[in-house]
Amino acid sequence: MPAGIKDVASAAGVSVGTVSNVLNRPEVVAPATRERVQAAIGRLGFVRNESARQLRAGRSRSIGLVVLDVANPFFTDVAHGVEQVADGNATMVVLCNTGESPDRERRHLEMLEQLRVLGVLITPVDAKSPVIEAMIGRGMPVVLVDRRSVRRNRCSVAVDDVLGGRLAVQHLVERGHRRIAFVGGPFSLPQVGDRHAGALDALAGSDAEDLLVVETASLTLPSGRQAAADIAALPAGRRPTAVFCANDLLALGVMQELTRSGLRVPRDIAVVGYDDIEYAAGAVVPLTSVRQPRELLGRTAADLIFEEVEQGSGHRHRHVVFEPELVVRESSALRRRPRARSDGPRPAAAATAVAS
Amino acid sequence: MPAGIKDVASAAGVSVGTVSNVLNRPEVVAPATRERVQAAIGRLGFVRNESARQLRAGRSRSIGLVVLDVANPFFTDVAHGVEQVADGNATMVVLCNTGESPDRERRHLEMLEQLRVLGVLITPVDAKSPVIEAMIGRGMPVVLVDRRSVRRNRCSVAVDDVLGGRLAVQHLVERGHRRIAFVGGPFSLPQVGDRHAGALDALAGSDAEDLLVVETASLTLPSGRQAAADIAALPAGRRPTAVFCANDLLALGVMQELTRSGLRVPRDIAVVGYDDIEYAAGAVVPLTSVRQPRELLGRTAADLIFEEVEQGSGHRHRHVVFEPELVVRESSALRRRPRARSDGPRPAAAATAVAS
DNA sequence: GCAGATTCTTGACACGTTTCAGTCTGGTGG
DNA sequence: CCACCAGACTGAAACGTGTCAAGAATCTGC
Repeated sequence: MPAGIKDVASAAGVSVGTVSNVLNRPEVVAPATRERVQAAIGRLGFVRNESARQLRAGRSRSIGLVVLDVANPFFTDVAHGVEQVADGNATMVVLCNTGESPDRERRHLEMLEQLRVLGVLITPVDAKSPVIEAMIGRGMPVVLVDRRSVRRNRCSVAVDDVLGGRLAVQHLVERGHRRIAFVGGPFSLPQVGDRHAGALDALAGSDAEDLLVVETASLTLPSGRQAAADIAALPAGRRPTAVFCANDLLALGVMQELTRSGLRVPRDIAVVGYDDIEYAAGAVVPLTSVRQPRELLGRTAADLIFEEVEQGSGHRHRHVVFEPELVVRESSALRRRPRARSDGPRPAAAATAVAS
Repeated sequence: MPAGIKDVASAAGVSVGTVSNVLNRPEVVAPATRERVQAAIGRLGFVRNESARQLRAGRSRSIGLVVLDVANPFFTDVAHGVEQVADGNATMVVLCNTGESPDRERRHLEMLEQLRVLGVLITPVDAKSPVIEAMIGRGMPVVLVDRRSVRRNRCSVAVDDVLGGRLAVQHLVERGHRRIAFVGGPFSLPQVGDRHAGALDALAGSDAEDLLVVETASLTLPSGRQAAADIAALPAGRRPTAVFCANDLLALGVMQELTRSGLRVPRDIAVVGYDDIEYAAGAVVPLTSVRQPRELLGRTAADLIFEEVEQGSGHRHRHVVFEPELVVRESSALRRRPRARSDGPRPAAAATAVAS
């Protein structure tokens, strides 16, 4: 039904080859002809058929981005970074949401492969998925996002979560806290495990008590409230004076429930979160949090994909690890002087690359 | 480079037609042959070429969803609803982000049209964009999302923002407030204008004072803080006892700054937001807000697109308007019983009330 | 064992585009 | 006047798939 290049050609009284040239290499066709063709295009409302172009070219002009949850600010920021790079390469981003379902992940990957995308950026539900493995085997460039690659046959970009956990707890120790709790779970998530490990690291060299671990079922607000209720129920002598939460949603839930229980943040209990989501700074007591270079993560992942696409088989896979950064706000202010706000300029994120 | 249907055919010792049948109508091919072909497919790692299929079929199996901001929870929920319906129709959703830039919108729409998507769901940057008009003229089904259609040549789904504004302010009036402020802007956004109009409606039949309008530059946290600073600076006698904000981000900013200024929510000033984003319930003082049926909005928009695709030219455009719903929480609690916080200490930041 | 029915397979064409080897035209230098 | 050239345009092939009419093989009933 819609007009094709052929209709344009006959309307303008030229051959299809000439129309194609007007579209792709306008400089090789005489100005008069060019105008005639362009007029016909406008008159007929001609729109190029991308499928035919791709079929002919053998590959598409798009990349796939597969994330666990589009509603998560972490991933929307990553997506934004990816988009910037894709834009610069005249490439479309096909954003897919798995909702942590392996089945949806599989279906999306199949679709992307059928679309012949140039490459796939993915935060996999399960890092050792055979579906991804098979796709790589068929020659599809893949970059792991926010996961460190277990295998050597792909690139990856990630943030050092162990370091992040260490930064958070070091900060609390420096502020004088000796009884510190870790709130997070489930421990099957690599992030939770790593941040917890970092917290232990930080305590190892100090004179603080052992880390009190409050395991949660998920990384959500309600889980945070539940954990805070448990903490508030402890006798004052055994109650921690500071809490490090595995993400900001937990921390917000913790703060809410602590306040409801009559405990003041940071005066009675200091709180540190992780992710530095937009609402962390906007909480009634602005939240100290560990910030990850999210857009940079996305940009780097996209850069790696385009690098691999260009270099082809000569490509050597790289594993980029970024360093997170602690953003200190009121929720961990000194217990003596509750109002010391340092939201100052931040150093550029540092990256260490490991080639394989 | 990748294996095609032809390679599979020769590997399995059959014709291409048979391979195609195995893929699309397995029941018409003999079990033995079918297995032989499937084995060849597995062995060669054959993946269908979606471009070729689309070219042949004349249309794709995907729809476009164009939103103003993927990071906005409103749109991620809408997208989730769209996805559900698309899933049921074996259709992909191509999610595009305009960031409110007309230029990016134009580029995305061109790309979607070239991809021959079945239809486009869009919250346009500018409701009367000629680009969209032209696209509709070429026969592309379009559904306006969160906008009421000015013209009759397309479907639309929206939420009644005037009603939402009325609900919010009616609630405040019923709670006994007589001096009420509206915080929002810019007024060029239809949402802001409609919610403001609803607020005026609600006041019209009451004995309350005129609405105090605090116009903001945007619908963000910092704008909310700024507005709250202006409000807090008013002499107590002229200061509103309740604030209705055009969205939740503004409301969170307002609450934060009011608290910082020593005014308590809801005891000194009640606050009502709009959107009921996840963090509205999670604020330290849970926010009363107007909830929109976001997923339903997305599902309905997708339903309309598929309806139009099926019915073709026999389709009659429809305009669906949903009703929002007020979710009452603590931020607008009655002024007599501020908070059942038995003997708990008061928040540090609210130690002194500003009197005049 | 045969006509006819049924089941299975084949092969060519079409989809809309890009590419490329040619053809045609008019002009230039010898 | 001829040979040559550059510039402008043409026409057909190819990309990988789905469809469909027609052919081949097998089965059914007698």
